[in-house]
Amino acid sequence: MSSDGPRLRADARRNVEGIRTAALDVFRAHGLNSPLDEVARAAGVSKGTIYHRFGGRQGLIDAVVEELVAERILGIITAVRAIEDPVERFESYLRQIWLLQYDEPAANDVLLRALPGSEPIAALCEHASKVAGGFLGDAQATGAIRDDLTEEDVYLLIWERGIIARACDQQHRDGFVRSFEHTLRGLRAGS
Amino acid sequence: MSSDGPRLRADARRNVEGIRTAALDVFRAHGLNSPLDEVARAAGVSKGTIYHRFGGRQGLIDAVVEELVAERILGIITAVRAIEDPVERFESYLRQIWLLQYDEPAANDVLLRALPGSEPIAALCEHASKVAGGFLGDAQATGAIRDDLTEEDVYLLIWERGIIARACDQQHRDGFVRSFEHTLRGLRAGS
DNA sequence: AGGGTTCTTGACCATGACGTCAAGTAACGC
DNA sequence: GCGTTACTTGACGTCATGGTCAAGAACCCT
Repeated sequence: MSSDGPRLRADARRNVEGIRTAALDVFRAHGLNSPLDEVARAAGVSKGTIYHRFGGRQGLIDAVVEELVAERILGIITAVRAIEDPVERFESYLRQIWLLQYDEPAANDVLLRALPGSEPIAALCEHASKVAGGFLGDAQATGAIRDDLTEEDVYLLIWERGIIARACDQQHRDGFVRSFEHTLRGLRAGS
Repeated sequence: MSSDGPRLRADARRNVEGIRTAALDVFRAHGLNSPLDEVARAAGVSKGTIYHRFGGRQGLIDAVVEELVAERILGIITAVRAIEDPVERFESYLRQIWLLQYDEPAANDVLLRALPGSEPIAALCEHASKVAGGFLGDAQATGAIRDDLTEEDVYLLIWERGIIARACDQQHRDGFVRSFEHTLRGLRAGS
């Protein structure tokens, strides 16, 4: 997990770790678009060092995204898989993803695909979409979920919620939930 | 409609008109947060003149908001009032407002209450909310719309759609519609 | 310990926005 | 026409961001 070629000098290694940690904190709190100066300050280094070590925001994100987000998303998938009823499984998946988007701005940024050109992120999104598609199919097979719903619709719903979550700015959590429950009801067959 | 005290010099009057016109164009195209330089350029005037004549963005907005937005919103209210079926009236109101938000960034900004401290705008929003509340009540009385829905919920739905519309950036109109139809279905009773 | 190399720093440039004001320009009244 | 006054200009100051780089500091090896 930590073999990047030549071996760094002691201070450099220390800084890389410090920056990673700071980035985790800052990104978790304010999303992946936080000013890099803030990360630098939190790490007790200068901005230049981040550019030097990680090549800019994209590199920094790549370096922390796994720890920051992947496990949360994969955790949801795993947890939801255990639900037997396909409809409940599908709805639960959406609920959990939506809440994650609300609670973790960084996860939200990832799901919104707001980060062009990062391979691990793209892969993660791809996977999540496939999984969602599976859940959707199973749920539709029971007849309880509208069958004109597509995988793309599901992604759209997630995207929209993400945009909303981003604008909410840590308030109104119950309004957020209340409102996505309306949408969820609208996905059921026979309205 | 045009008696603001002392009477302006000819060039000033010309400029005020030009700026108003330019502001209508620019605001219509890019919303009420467009850079004032852009308005100035469109009016063939320098930025300073806008500040001089209108006192800044807020004043400029106040000067055009009526023509820009009020009539659209009031038009929708009037049109929708003519619908007899209360449920259809309520749903139609939401649809039209949502489309307006999508199509006119400026109207959206107004409905999002993104402009603090402008009296005419506040009044307009107030009025729209009251009207929406009325439509909601009538629709609920028929039993076809969930009765746990509040006027505040309706405002929330409008707010959320506005946020989404703002992020859409002139694409995906059908996705936008498709998705709000889901929400609309979720507002109906008995799901 | 000291020389050579790796790292870090923070001042610097750029962009794009808001808002101000002294100085220049144009209209008006006589 | 011409002086007076109203009006406009655009350069300037400010702030917040992204990003770079020469010069100085820290480290590591011998």
